[in-house]
Amino acid sequence: MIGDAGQMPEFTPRQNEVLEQALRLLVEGGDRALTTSGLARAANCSKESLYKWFGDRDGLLAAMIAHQASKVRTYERGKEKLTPENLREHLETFARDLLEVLSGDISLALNRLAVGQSGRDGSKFGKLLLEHGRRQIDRRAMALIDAGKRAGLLRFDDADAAYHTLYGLIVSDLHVRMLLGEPGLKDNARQARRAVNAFLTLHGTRQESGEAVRFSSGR
Amino acid sequence: MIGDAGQMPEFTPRQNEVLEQALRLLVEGGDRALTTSGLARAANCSKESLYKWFGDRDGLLAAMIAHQASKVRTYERGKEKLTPENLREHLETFARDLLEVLSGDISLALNRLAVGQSGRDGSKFGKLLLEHGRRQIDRRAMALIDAGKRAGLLRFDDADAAYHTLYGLIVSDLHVRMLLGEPGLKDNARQARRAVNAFLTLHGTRQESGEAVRFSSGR
DNA sequence: CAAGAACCGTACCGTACGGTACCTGCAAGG
DNA sequence: CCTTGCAGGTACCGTACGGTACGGTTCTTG
Repeated sequence: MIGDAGQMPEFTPRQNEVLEQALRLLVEGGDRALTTSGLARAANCSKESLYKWFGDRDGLLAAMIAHQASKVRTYERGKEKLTPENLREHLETFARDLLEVLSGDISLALNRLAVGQSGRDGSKFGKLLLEHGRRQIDRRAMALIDAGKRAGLLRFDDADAAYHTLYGLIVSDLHVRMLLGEPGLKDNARQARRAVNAFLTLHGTRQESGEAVRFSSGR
Repeated sequence: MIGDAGQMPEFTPRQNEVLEQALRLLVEGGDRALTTSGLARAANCSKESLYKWFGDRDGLLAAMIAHQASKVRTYERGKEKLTPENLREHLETFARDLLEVLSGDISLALNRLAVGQSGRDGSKFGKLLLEHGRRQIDRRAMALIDAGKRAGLLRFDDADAAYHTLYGLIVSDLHVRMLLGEPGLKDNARQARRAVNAFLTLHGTRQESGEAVRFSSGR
């Protein structure tokens, strides 16, 4: 999930080091703690270098988003044949990964930052964040449910709508609650199983897919 | 949905007027636009009065949340007998109301404010917002699906889990996207129908409930 | 009418931010 | 050796905020 992203033409190693410190400050203290002076002090660089490298504070924030996105990679899915069992497996893995990404410290901090700015900057950072942070995971999920349909294991008319159903079943209001400061789930895997069971009940082609959907589960 | 909330022991009419202006400033310009000087100017009051009434800026924000919550009321559900048809009707009405509330200007602005603060204040406003803003609508939904279960129209073990499933089907990632600055849905009613169809497929006791669930729908 | 409270408008203070300018150290290259 | 460019350190500037103080005005109350 996290690893080297191959080429990083965006920034020099020194700049990446500074961006890492910036993310640390943001995670620890919110956007008020991410000041140019504070970052210069924490990263042992000068404010002048910050402005030379990133232009202004907005440029710094955009660079932080790009830097973080460059660290997150999704598996390139193997081309194995899809069986009902490993479709379910892949869906559950996706669900667990999604929950883990959304509840990560840096993800939450960047989302809080973008949400806070979106009220006044015309949602510039919101777009950036959705673009960089979600495109990968969206495409992975779309490819998966598309393959499920081609293999005759899933049934739906609109892949986009089906994906959003899956997303809603997995996340519900958890993301917003975490953004508001609530702790995450104590068992992501359980939630992943519940969501996939429900999804297969709605869009699977085998009746017994959802046999366990009515088992109870605390949040 | 919106109406007089009976007694409002919290604040005087003059203070409510000021809070209304504060909400307007917040909606129009985000939290940076909500300054004590700006509010005093916009509301034709003095900064000294603001501090006398609300203590400090945090007290003002808390008062704004309480003020807004006092304006939102949910219907007290009538005690009519539940049929499959009007259960579906009530669920769809709930879904439409939920989408409408979440996409409201003031709701979004307050949520953005609370999210922005939650990084550094220990989620004080997040808790306040969830408490004041969601308790009403949560209880309404829980009462509804509970009645559905008692009437033999719904089946589930854990009402809380079922409610979160319903919530996820209705909202998906829409709330976060709107917080990030994306526009809302162009047709809330369509999304409400889709979500309720899916919910009844999962938890309804009649097979034909979900017959239309696979109809496509753009986002 | 007089006394007092409540409130408005404004001036003011300390602070902290974003952003700029200047100086120093240092390593590369002739 | 000297020069050139890059980056760190620091002082500085203008601005805007939260919060306080004070004089003047209106409204209530006895």
